[in-house]
Amino acid sequence: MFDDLNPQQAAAVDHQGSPLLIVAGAGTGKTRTLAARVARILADGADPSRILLLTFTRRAAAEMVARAKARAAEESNGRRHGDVVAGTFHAVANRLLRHYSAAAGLSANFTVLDAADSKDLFGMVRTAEGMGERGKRFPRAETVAGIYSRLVNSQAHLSDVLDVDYPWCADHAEDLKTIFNSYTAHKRSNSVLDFDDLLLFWRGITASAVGEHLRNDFDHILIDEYQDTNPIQNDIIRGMCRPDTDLCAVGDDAQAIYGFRSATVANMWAFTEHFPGAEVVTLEQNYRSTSPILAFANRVLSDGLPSDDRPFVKTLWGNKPEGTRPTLATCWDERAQSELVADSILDARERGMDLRDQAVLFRAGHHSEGLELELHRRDIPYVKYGGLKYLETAHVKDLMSLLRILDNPDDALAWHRVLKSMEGVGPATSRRLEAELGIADETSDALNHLLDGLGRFPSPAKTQADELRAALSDCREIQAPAEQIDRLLGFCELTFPNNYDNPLPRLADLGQLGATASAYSNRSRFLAEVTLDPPGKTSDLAQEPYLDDDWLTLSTIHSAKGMEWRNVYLLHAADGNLPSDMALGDAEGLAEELRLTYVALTRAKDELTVSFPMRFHVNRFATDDRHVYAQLSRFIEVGRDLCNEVTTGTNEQSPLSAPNQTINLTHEVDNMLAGLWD
DNA sequence: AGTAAAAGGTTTTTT
DNA sequence: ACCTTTTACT
Repeated sequence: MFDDLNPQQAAAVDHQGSPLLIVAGAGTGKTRTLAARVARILADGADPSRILLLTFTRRAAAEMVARAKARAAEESNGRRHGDVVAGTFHAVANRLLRHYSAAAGLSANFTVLDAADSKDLFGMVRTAEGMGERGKRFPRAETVAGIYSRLVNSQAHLSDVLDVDYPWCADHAEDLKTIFNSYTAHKRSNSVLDFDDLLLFWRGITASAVGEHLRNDFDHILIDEYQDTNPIQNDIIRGMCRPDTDLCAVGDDAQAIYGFRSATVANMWAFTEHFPGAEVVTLEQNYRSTSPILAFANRVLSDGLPSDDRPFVKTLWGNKPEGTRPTLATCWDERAQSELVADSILDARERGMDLRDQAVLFRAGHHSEGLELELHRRDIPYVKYGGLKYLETAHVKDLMSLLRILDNPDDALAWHRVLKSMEGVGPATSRRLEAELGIADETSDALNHLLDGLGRFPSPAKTQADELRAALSDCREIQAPAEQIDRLLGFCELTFPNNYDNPLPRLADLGQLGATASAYSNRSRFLAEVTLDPPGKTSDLAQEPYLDDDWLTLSTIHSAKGMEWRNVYLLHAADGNLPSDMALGDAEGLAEELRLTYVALTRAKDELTVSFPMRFHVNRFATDDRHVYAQLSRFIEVGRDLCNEVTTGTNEQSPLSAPNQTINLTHEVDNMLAGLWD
């Protein structure tokens, strides 16, 4: 059944009797090994529902379960397989908490806030608390949410977080405390949990009187990407294990890239202390990349992170000796870079490499903007991962809020958004209406109150209020979420014209949400799952006729983790972007940028192109033509001799290059103008 | 009083 | 390009 595994992989699959840590370098068949291990456990007769598989993305979970099932099916004479409990920490927390809600003191129909929702809630609380005196600028809601999440995940005190990570917000410490208190109170009275709460409550259960009950739910626990777990997740794992629980963690300390979320490789390094008697297996044979690519990636890593700093040293060796050296492209400016990459992509396609075999990676979401323009110009279809999420677009949130009201009438944030979308209703009127409807009052049902005619709406909003009542009322008679969405669109049609310049494409775009919803018969599940596993790409409000065709992948490096392509491009490999100049402050920040670079390089199987523009805009929002001159990333520089170099684009290429003489026409023009009225 | 429109700033990465 | 603050208007 496992003939195709190498000896180390086979050892990792077969090991039993004590906890196991698999140290798996990039491309060493980690997914295959983990899936084979699950299959082996199933083949040994385990009940699938007693296996817990924690992964970093839901996609990874689905892929592993599918592989494990396929493998196990070969031997499992008709035994049932299918209900392995698999997903991200957050998705699993959501499921467990619905089950254990009573013990946790939560309402069973709690709503999950995604990052954008929680940002909005911070914004709402902030205005409610009347922060920001005249003249003083208060940190943006997003920043407040960032401080909060950092605080929770690192379990550090506010003053330390401000000192270390947000020094420019230190003046507002007192106001932040007020906001955090109020934020927490709102979440509790509204029966909503944010992402961090999901983990906190899960951990809370493991440490409580019902912890033993929860621990007895699973006999086998497998965790992927262990290097990217944070202290809370680490507590959860330890809290989920009985002495005899079969625990298996997989990770690569050279690929730890979530420090900003308080993840720490310390969890991995301390595995054998946390779980005495644990076995460690190391996978070093790389099946993914050609030797020239591997040599380059190894050089970049070992030069930047000396091996004394890495307890689990691995030198990857490959079995694909043939291959071209990586290309290092020095481009004049961003436009030249976009053209070079688009040219190469098309060229590779001519040579028989489908677009789906190719990917473009970059450090920050906006680094692909120039390339996206070029791709549009050439009609190259692509999907972008890691940018703005479909779910975070304003109009989608409008519709989701309506559904959330139906699902949880205490959800004041959803009410607030819906009410404010109506004409003549701003924050103050919305708050008055919320009070009149008794939202989040222990004893009353706001939805009933609205349908009973409570709530004095300002006169411009009369029609909209009537439609809101009618739509919500109708939805209570409808079961299917997709049909409810259909009915709620009527209300959107009335409000969108006030709120958006271009309402029609937005309305049309909501059809996609309806299509997603039609796969669900239960609204609560739809809402929770869609926030925990949002449809990845930016929909761009445009049609997507290509998607079952062939398309290119654009992705942030973070979102590319665990994936691989035959042909990979890394954009903007210039100092300041990679490493990001915001990470230059401390050694750990810099080390993380290096690992990020390493992750990017090791995604490539056959071909790798690293490019950087020498000249790019000073800042991202620049409206002028001010530029800055960049140098090749210090991380790439050390492997320069392992690359083939090309240079592209020159100053002269620009058809609008400025002449050297300086003249001044302003007087002439102004005098002419003045002549028109003097 | 409170909403709508216009001006002014802006630290990546994600579940 | 988006979010926050300021000002202008009902």
